[in-house]
Amino acid sequence: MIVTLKEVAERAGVSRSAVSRTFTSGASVSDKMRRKVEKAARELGYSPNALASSLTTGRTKLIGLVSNNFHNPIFLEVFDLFTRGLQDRGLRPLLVNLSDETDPEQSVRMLRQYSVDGVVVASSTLPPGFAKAFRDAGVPVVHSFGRYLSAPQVHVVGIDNVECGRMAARSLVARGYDCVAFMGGPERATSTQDRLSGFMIEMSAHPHIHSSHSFADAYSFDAGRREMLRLLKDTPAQAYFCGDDVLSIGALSAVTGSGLSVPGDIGIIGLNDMEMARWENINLTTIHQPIQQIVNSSIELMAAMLDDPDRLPEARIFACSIVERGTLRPVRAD
Amino acid sequence: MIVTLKEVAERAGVSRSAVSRTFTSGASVSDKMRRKVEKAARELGYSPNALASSLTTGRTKLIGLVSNNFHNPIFLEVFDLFTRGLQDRGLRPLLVNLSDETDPEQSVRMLRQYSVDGVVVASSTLPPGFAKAFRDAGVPVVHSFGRYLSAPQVHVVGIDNVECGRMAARSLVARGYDCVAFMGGPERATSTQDRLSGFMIEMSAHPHIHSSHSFADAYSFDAGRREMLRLLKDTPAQAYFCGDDVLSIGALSAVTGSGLSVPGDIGIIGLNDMEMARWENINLTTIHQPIQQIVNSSIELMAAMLDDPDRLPEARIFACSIVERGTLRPVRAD
DNA sequence: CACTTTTTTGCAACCGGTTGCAAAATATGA
DNA sequence: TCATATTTTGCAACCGGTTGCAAAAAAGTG
Repeated sequence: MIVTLKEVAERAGVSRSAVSRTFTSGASVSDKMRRKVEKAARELGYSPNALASSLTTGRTKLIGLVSNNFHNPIFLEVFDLFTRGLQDRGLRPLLVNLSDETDPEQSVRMLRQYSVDGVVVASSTLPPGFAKAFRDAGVPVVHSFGRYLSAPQVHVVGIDNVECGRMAARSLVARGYDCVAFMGGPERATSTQDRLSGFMIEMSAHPHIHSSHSFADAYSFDAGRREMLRLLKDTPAQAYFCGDDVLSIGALSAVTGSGLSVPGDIGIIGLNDMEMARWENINLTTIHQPIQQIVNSSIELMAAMLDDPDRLPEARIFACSIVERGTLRPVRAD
Repeated sequence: MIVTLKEVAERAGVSRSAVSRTFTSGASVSDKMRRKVEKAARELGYSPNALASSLTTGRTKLIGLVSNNFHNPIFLEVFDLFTRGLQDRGLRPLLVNLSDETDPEQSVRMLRQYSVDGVVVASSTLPPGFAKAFRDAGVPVVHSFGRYLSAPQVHVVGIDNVECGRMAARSLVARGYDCVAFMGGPERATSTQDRLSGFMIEMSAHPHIHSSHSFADAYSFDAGRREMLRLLKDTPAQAYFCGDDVLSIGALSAVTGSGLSVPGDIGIIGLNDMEMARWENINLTTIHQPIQQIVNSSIELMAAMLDDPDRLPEARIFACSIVERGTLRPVRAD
């Protein structure tokens, strides 16, 4: 069933090298030769074996796409953008789901076995050390949606989560809430930690405003809903900065389901600006994260690293902005 | 940087075959030899090159995972299940996004170049001919969420969309609506066609009930919302069977956004039972599609085909059931 | 036309592994 | 202990390609 280069060579009555060359751009082949080979190849239905050639060229065009965020709808968009972007450059995403994997070493080994040319870690919850394991193994790596460090050890593309936390806090302050809280995602996620820290820094400048925080155990609707239901049993804050949109929507459901109104009784601001946030029946005020730019920039960076593997680690941070919708009360006039 | 089998052999002072054998399960190696080789391998940090070995073994353990549904959140769940299930069997998903690809031949060629052992087409919108192109190329293929045919030409795993259409129609009839409609997904999608046809068949047994249909141009929130807004401008039906949950939610948003109530003024029933459907602020009555079973069965079938490529095409169809929530009025007592 | 320069082609070695086969080593039995 | 059966090991060819090098062919020059 499978047609090899040798068979094409025999049919065309030329050497194997000649066939190889007609399928390698930039090789020296005469027009006559090319036509002969292409004819034979067409007749036989030949197409070159990318993996065999990778043996000698040292490039597979395979890119590991590693993530553990398979429950946050925003990542469907992320995967869409990554796969299309990589495909457009002739690269092939080998998807790795780390949802329940404990040992990073294992996925490093696996991706090395498949000789991936590079790895994109697309996750806001994996620790920075994870991406480093690839770098240490000599595999070009970009951590998308990763933690911003001023002296990055691997390439990072994302947002400044600390600044987002501050932004959210400032916006709650500006609206005159005097009891606010941060409802984070999983406590161990760097994105949660950074958003909290920014939130606290900003709030510490307003000691008269009461602020607190708690964590949901995943970036998911259910986790957000559960955590908000728990908070509602006690004395809830007037407004919450939720760790991300899907958490916000879960929280929203808990609040309205408990007979309270948003933003009347409780205000909510999210982060991400996922497609759903603008649905009429959700209409979430949130901080917009420029996903498309982050993904495109990651891909561009990856491509650059394939050309120059020794490129120094770089952090590319994109600005976020607040999208005003209907889940926070208006800014006070005073 | 990369360590080869030869280097391990030299360090251990044995032949290359010996090294190869220690890393091949079921090969004949003495314990002494194994220990020697493993020691050398560990010291050198060797791990075998899966692609090089695929050259002689003829198996890459690579599985093409082809889809064009990157805007329907239910597919995030599908990808999660597929990637985990494949990984658990030592298979590696090579993700192919067909969203804007016109030519099926091209992806067939690409996947053959990468010597995938098999292809899973995970899509409810691609035509059956697409999967067939892989079979014709001699690549084992399973079409998940594909069209059910009584004499299938490729392996199909999914639901009976015609029956789902009937089920939806019956449930609307039972609730005493006397003007109903089907709001489908993209007209060319086989799932849309089949759901519509089931719906019509059932309604034709109730000529006194007025029924009609129209199509949204994608399985997406926006498309559903747009289409419902269009329908509302004229004289809308009393209840709609929407092509899928995400369309339903879009429609829901259009209805409530227009000041009408659900299910008071307009009833809606969806299909899929995606996670979101049970969110309190959506609470969608819908037909449950057993995604997990479909995915697991697809993987199982793929594994079986890898063992026996000549296995005859088979259709595995799973039953669906209605999940009653809050977007249809109660069944009439009479 | 003969001679030099440039392009095209084929040879053969190599990429990193696997595997059939026969020789070497070890185990078994009398 | 020796002859035989069994297991382990290495050799060498192969998987499907690529590529440096030198020979062959084509093109350019006087």
